[in-house]
Amino acid sequence: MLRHLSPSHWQALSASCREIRELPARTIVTLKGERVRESLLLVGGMMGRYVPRPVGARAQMVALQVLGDFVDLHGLPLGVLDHEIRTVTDVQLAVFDHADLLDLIDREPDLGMALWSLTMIDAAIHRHWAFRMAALRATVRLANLFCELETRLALCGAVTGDGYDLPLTQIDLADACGMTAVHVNRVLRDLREGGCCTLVKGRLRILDGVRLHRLGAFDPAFLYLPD
Amino acid sequence: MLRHLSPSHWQALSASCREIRELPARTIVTLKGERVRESLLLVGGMMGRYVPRPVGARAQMVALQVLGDFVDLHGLPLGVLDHEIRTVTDVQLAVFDHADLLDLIDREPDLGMALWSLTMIDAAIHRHWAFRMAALRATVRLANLFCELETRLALCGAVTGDGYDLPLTQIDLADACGMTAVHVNRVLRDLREGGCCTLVKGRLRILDGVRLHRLGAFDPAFLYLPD
DNA sequence: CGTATGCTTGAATCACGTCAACTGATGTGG
DNA sequence: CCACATCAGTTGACGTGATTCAAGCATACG
Repeated sequence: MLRHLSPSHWQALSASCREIRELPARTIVTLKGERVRESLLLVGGMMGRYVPRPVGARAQMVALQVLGDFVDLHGLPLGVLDHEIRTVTDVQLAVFDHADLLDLIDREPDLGMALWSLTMIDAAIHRHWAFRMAALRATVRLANLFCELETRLALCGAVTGDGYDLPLTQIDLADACGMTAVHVNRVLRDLREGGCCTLVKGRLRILDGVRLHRLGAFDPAFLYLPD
Repeated sequence: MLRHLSPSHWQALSASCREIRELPARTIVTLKGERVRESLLLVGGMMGRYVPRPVGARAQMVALQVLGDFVDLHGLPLGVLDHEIRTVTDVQLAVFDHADLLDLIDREPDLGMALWSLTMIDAAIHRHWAFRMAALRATVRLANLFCELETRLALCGAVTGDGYDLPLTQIDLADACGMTAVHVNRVLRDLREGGCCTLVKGRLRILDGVRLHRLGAFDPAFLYLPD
């Protein structure tokens, strides 16, 4: 979502980046209830926010973070997180100390408002996830997720040629959509045989974008696209 | 969520309230895509945020606002809303002009952070709704919603005696939980016959709070309760 | 090699939606 | 006052979308 920051804000921000950190896939970055003192900007790979569940059950994914997302900026005003943050793939993260960010906001209130806006777009995406889970059936739900990711990834130029890289397993997709991996598999087959899209070796190929958007009942208004 | 503001912040804020507005039930307050120039603090009644759906289908409720909620504070940094806001019951609203709020934040950056925090708690509630829709089955889902509302309403003293006022129809509950009104009816019967709670004439009576919380798999961490 | 992981498919089961009918409460106009 | 419409709630019968359980395959890896 970096496109939502002005160049000058972006410059001020990047100057206070403390380090670039690399983490492998399937790593827990922040635990539920943990005190957070830094915020992470995702510059490579994918991460997820998860609500833990009773032992034996997999956690429920409630957000998927992609290139350009400020992953746990929510922890800046709150100081504590109510959910887990994990890497899904290998990731590269730009690390910002909360103390530095607060300094920056103090000196440039405009930047503070811009960062607040970023978190409000996150909130809009959360609402969309609630909508998707509640109102859409499996096939529409998955198609809708693919449309959302296409739009968000296009913002940072990560949609190329016939689709985009989506290095998620069918289990990840099931976690993201509140369904079983078996059913994800069947829905993917339907989408493939229906000529909408294919997901092979971590790449989503969009065969018919118009049909995919129509099938997924997708309206990108909630992403507050610039321009 | 007024309990999350300090007394001094609360005092500064209430001084800039422009008016108290009353609206009848089932009124659309803000349309999707509409420019917003004021924010509304709910001081009586209930409202909802809705994602519109194709003609013929009812809109999907994605948030329920109760006494003490700053209903569309999200519109302050963004300027536009991506969803509809409607009253569910008759409501009383304290109205704040965005211009006044921005002034206030300018003079008291701390208050700005406090307001940001309020919206971040909203975001946490959104995540919880996504979790509830995706991970919980009908009975657990409804029980969980009742627990959430109990906790939120208790924050402003609206839980009295054996329960709280919940002036929602079964259709409203269906919209809030992503299920049909018929199924809500059956689940309510199960909860009643199971000795958990009853919903009669707009009042939720909690017969066995412990059982309700256990059945609803409820963990209030996401509400960032004070103290 | 053997083992783990992800993908794929079939058959049985279950949760929930759909359709339909009926009730009781409330309201409205003749 | 009654006839009628409307709306929320209730219940039964039936259909279907999704889960569960199970088995089989392919690929990667130590």
